[in-house]
Amino acid sequence: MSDKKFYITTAIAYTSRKPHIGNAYDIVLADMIARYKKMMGYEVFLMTGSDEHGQKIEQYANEAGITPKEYVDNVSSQIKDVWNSLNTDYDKFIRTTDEDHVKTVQKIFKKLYEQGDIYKGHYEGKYCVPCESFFTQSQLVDGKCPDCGREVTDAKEEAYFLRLSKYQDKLLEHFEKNPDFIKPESRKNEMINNFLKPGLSDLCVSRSSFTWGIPVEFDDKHIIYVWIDALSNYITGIGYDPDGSSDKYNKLWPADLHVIGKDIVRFHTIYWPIILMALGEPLPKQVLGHPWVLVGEDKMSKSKGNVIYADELAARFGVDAVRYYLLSEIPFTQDGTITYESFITKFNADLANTLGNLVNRSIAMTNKYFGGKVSFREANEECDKDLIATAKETVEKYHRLMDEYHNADACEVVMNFAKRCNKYIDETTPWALAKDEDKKERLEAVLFNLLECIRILGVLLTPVIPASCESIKAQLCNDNICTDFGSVTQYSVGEPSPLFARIDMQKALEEIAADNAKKAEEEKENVVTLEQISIDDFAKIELKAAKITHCEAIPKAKKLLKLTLDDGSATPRTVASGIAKWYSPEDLIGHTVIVVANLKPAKLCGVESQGMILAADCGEDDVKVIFVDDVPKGSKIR
RNA sequence: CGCGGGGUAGAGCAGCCUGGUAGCUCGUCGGGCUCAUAACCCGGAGGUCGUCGGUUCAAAUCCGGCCCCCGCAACCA
Repeated sequence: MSDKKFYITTAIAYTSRKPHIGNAYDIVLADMIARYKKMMGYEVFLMTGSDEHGQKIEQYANEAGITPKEYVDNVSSQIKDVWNSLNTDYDKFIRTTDEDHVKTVQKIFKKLYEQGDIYKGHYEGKYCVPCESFFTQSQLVDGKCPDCGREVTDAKEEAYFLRLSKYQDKLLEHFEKNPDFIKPESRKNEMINNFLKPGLSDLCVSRSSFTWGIPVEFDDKHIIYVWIDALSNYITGIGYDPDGSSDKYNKLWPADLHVIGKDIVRFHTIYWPIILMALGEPLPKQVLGHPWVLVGEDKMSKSKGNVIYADELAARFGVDAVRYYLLSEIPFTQDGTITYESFITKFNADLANTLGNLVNRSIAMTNKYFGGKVSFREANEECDKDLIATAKETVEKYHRLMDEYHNADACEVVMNFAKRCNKYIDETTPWALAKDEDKKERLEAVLFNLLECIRILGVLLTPVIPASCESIKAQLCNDNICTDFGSVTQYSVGEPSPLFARIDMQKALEEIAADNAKKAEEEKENVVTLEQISIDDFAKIELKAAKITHCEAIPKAKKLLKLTLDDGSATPRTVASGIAKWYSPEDLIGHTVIVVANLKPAKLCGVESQGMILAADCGEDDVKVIFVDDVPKGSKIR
């Protein structure tokens, strides 16, 4: 058994903010697989962690007025709290700010540089000054900036590059020789067709425009950009060292499975393997790119106000409710959705009604009719045979599906078995048997069969809902984990206790709505207090009435309209405004609006916006521009 | 033509690769049962499979055009 090792990792979570339930899907899925593999006799090592460098974090920390390290310490511990609230049993939590990780990454970078896989070059291209962006020759439109259409200039920026092109053929060969390298298969085709076949260009692996990252040891103007830093965690976390790795590393590497979201498949199946090839290390055996968890139709985002947090859900409904939802409801290749309604529906139908009630009624009857003690009895009626056959089939299907990580289908198969058990109770009517002393043996056989099936259900569901399965074991007073029907021959069960209390949908939704309202209220109050400003501060804002003379959509932008304003001065003023969803150009021309006149200009989708017009948020998804048509253009507003 | 995913009963999905009776869950309606968490079991109603055309004896399924929705990328100043 001991040589059957299984090293599994999740993507490391980015420490820009507290992870929502979609981010947590990664760890729950990986934890389930890890528990399953353990059950199958593997020695499992599960690693997760947090990705803590980057410009965005530097920026957020600045805004919060703390150091980047303080910022990531805080978010990283939030991530751990969420992971722990989901009963995830990981073996190591790596942080990319860990000292040993930092050191090893520097060594890796140096090694690759010294052997020529990383070279110092120039980020050469055409540069558009107003857009602050580099473009390649092929990206240009008529030789001009594809965003704003202005002239571009030649520009150079010093940077380090990884020679991807050198390993391209080798990687393609690896894909062909290992058809299971990427799962699901559709993602593999995407990688080959979109990236490998057209040819890889070398990857820029350093930055000099910000500082929150691991410094290049031999060139302190540069920091190591995300790729080599974050991806290397999978080996630095288990003791890889270019100068000689630990025993642990030698035992665990290559990883058996990287569990990641579909959005980062490219990095894990192209950049990461090439880094490993360059290091002369074997490649991970498999990469699983799972879909996303959406709220209704949308991606979760704070600005949409539709974020659901896993730990809050777990606190309200229980850990296993959350785990079960994620693992049974999210499809294998397609994005899944979560709403409170669907969550509660699934919970009540599967966990409370089908499974929980089955366990409860079976154990209650065993106590009621036999004082909790029943032994195996021969049972050969049609329904007995069918029940036992279903048990066997379920176990087989379950393994086939779980081995392929089709956990949602596996859950369905197991629940169907639980339904079969409920049906068996109806078919055998134990309460009727109990009334006839002659049928005592038949009754015992029926209850024994039920308990044995429940035991198997508990074993099968352990990777998915571990805590509840512990409870099943405790109620059965039996912890045998063999999935063969009949491997236990007698039971002496304990008192029944409900596994999952039914949720009153309406009540729960009202509570959630009330809580959310309260939270929103608190945030509002916070904002109000925070934003108290003096009259002098207000005086810094120059507001003017301006008449809209022209207005057009910006073709490249979905949300933006380009407005030309006459604010009474000689020069027309151009403003881009994100109101295309609610207004068309005709609705606006001729109206007078209020413009923030001294706002620093910015380019949006290539348009320079010189100010901002005032509009009101009138609800979830409704915005109204404030018209002041009676006010003469150019009037000062205060 | 930037890339990708999708449009199948009131809702959410499977089926499409390998054409041939359209399936599952929730909801709904009717019935049964009373051991159990108002739960469990049985039955019914409800779909011209986005649209137009093509291939075929036969199309949800294969091919082409079109419409719509959703993500990613650029963007709510």
